[in-house]
Amino acid sequence: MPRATFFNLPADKRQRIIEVALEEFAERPYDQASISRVVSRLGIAKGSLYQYFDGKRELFTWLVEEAGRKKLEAVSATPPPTGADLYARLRWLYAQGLLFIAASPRWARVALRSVEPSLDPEISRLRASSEAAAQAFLREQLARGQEEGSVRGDLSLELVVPLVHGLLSEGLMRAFLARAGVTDPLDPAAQSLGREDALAVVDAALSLLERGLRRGAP
Amino acid sequence: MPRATFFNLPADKRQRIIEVALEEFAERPYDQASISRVVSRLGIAKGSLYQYFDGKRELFTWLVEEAGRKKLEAVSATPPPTGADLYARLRWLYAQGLLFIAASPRWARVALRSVEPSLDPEISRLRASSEAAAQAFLREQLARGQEEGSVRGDLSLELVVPLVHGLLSEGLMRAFLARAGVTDPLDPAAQSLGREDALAVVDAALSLLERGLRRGAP
DNA sequence: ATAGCATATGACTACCCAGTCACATCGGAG
DNA sequence: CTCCGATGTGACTGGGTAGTCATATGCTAT
Repeated sequence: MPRATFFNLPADKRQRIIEVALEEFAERPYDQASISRVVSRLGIAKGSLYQYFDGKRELFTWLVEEAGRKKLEAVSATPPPTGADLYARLRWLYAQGLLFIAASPRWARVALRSVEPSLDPEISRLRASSEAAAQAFLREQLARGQEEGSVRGDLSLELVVPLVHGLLSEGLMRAFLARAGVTDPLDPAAQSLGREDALAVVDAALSLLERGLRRGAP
Repeated sequence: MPRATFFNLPADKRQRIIEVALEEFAERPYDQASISRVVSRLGIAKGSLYQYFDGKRELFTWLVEEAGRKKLEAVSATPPPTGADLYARLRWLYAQGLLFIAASPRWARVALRSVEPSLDPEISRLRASSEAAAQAFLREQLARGQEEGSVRGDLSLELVVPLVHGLLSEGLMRAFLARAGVTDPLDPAAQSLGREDALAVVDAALSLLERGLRRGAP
């Protein structure tokens, strides 16, 4: 979505623009992020930024797409477990997700911004489609699980999908960050979070999901 | 938190001010809610509103407190089940919560606004304390459950509390609203949600929580 | 009737924002 | 050396915001 001009820029300048814009859109929700602040931090004229991107929306959506690409790349770095059941697959997947947050908190934060509400109608559409995609993915996984027999059939997916989504998105994130005594991935204290934290949290979450809160072992 | 002047107002005028302010703060997050819009919708001068409330913060925090009172009142209307175990207690509690959302979506929305982030430091403190209170409450419930033997002891509450919070806050809400094909409690289509929906969703959530996703019956 | 207090007003200050555009500068091709 | 397209600029437009305050009006008690 950037204009051609943006890609003609010297790599270091382009990189700096990305970094500053990323920081702005990571720290504030779309409606409160400010192009004026970005250009003033960069020390360039506002008109220049408008040569690189058609507007605030384009800059944001490009950052979100870029964040998605980086996340996909990071998650694909480790190969998924083959032949494993639903719970093992989800364990692997969400562990990768948490590690991405720990490794690239600003990119992860921007990716999360894409499911936040906004007053801008176009951004709202982006939000709706991101949210729908996430739930559709989870639904597919759980449907596969039902076929495998690893997911009980007495609860409709219409109900289960959003519930599990709450557990594995907001819940998992909160549990992960709580390990560092923090509620925001951008908090400097969150840097102390590592692989062990991610695995501990994901193990607990999936054990809870699979077996429930009453009994550990079946 | 309102000034004395506010309570001296004729009841109908006061009521109308509450309604319009409620609508504004229900529809938009704190930072984007606008005092200017409130007064213009009310058709009164901005100075007048500042005679009733010291500022935007005071108006918002008062609405949040008021929402809390109304929610408590609504929840207390039905007596809690006595002698029931953790899951039955939570089932009752969260069903009441969903019914409050269905009955008073704007008040419920404002209550939820209190756990949204804001750039205003004072509002951020309110957010932190609301969030902490919610988790502390859940922690107490789960600790009681562990004593009763209805909650497995192999998972630390530090991990379980935020996970369950994700399931029973965001997850439950999403599942409830999804029944009306909606993602926002203020959406007019959400008015079709009733007691049966609340009970169905809460039953699914608590069954999932208690027994897990793999098997229904123990 | 008048004094004095409570209430109502809206123009005003001092900020912030996205986006535009006429103009300036640069750098390479001819 | 000159031209021209690409790049850079920042003042400007038109909009929004929270909060203030001198002034005006209503209302009540003497």
